[in-house]
Amino acid sequence: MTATRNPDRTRETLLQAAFEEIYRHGFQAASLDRILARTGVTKGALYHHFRNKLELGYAVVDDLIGPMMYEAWITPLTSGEDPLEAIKAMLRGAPEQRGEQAFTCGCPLNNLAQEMSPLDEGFRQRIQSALRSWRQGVSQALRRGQRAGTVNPSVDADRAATFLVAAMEGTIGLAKNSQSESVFDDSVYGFELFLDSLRPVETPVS
Amino acid sequence: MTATRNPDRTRETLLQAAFEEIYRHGFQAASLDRILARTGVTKGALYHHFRNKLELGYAVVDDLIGPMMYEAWITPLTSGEDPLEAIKAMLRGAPEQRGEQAFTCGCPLNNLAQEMSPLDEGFRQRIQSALRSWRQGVSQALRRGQRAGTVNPSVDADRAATFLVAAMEGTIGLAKNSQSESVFDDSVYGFELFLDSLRPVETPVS
DNA sequence: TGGAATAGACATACCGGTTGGTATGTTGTA
DNA sequence: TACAACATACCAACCGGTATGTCTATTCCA
Repeated sequence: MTATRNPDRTRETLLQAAFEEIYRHGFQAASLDRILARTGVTKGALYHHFRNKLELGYAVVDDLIGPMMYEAWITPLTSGEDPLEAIKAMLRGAPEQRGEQAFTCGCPLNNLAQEMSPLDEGFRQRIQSALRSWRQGVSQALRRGQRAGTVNPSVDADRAATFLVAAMEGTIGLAKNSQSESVFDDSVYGFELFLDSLRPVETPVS
Repeated sequence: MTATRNPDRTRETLLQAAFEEIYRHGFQAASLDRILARTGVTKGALYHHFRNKLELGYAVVDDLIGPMMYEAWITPLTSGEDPLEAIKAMLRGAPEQRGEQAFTCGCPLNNLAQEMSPLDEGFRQRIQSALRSWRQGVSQALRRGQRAGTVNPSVDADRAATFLVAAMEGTIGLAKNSQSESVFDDSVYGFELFLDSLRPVETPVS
């Protein structure tokens, strides 16, 4: 019936458990023994699939966090003519879509970025490429908005996208510390002010 | 000449070394043995001044990081009639004033916030009160600007201040990952766009 | 004013527990 | 039968923390 050995499933199980362990404790404080205890996988199996703890961490970024973030924050912006409204919708929907975890544990990618970027070049580059994709996705959406007339054409899309990503991570990080939705909502107020300021100026057409 | 025993100086030495260790490795990965090795202080002395590692960490926030942040980001906003310009000046001056460390290691307060807020209530509350002071300082500066006519009076100062702090931390965090000033500058571009959008609307006076 | 008592300020040695990692043996499967 | 996929047992290094002893500056009293 079910195969007694299923390497793909074992690997997936390890990755998922490693993700949650890292998400809660950070990478350095993540314990391999805890991961093994929760999954029932043995240490021999873990070290069969991953060379060491670092490679396990890399795989979590490449195979889980990266795609997860892409789907949540980039895909929704790949179509539509009003990226500003789309971003607003994402902000308002974030608290509901993601669990309460988002307020207490923050953004998995940003957590790793803040912890590991200065310490390990491998982590830094992987996270950097994920963040670059994000910024590019936002930038392209802004340019599409400019072509559609929903975004002020004088705005530098690349730089504005960089600020938007920074403000996003900052907002989530601030809410994570306060552990309440109210700080998140307060920050979103300013966020929407900024988004509105990117609209085209309403010039009376001659 | 120099007193053979100087408890205040010993404590200060420990705090400073602990700050740097925590700044580089995070709190959980900070090693007491490394702190002792770099200072020449012995473990007996450390545990004479601090009950345990956690209390040492708390003291670093209370005695070092808190005041440090207050002086750098709140004091400059306590006077003057144009807070928006003052914030711009702080952003432009940050890269020079602080060393290259700011790009590689980020903001000490935010680092601790992201790592420890979900894990330890003592850290969380200390960091939260520091961030609250920051937001309040920005908010008061904005209100002063509104009274002076340099800030749009229809802006909700509290909420805008929250967003400004979030955007600040987000910008520093993003630059920390990229380890380059260009990403910082790009984000500051959007930051200044937002600050300008808080100006009073130029209505033709009747 | 001197000298003993006291307590703060360290120093040294050690501890159990946990860490990531490895060596070696066994089992299932193509 | 050969090799991937595990399982078990073990290791040295490091972790935060403690027990105990020593030194020294101050206090207190004769």
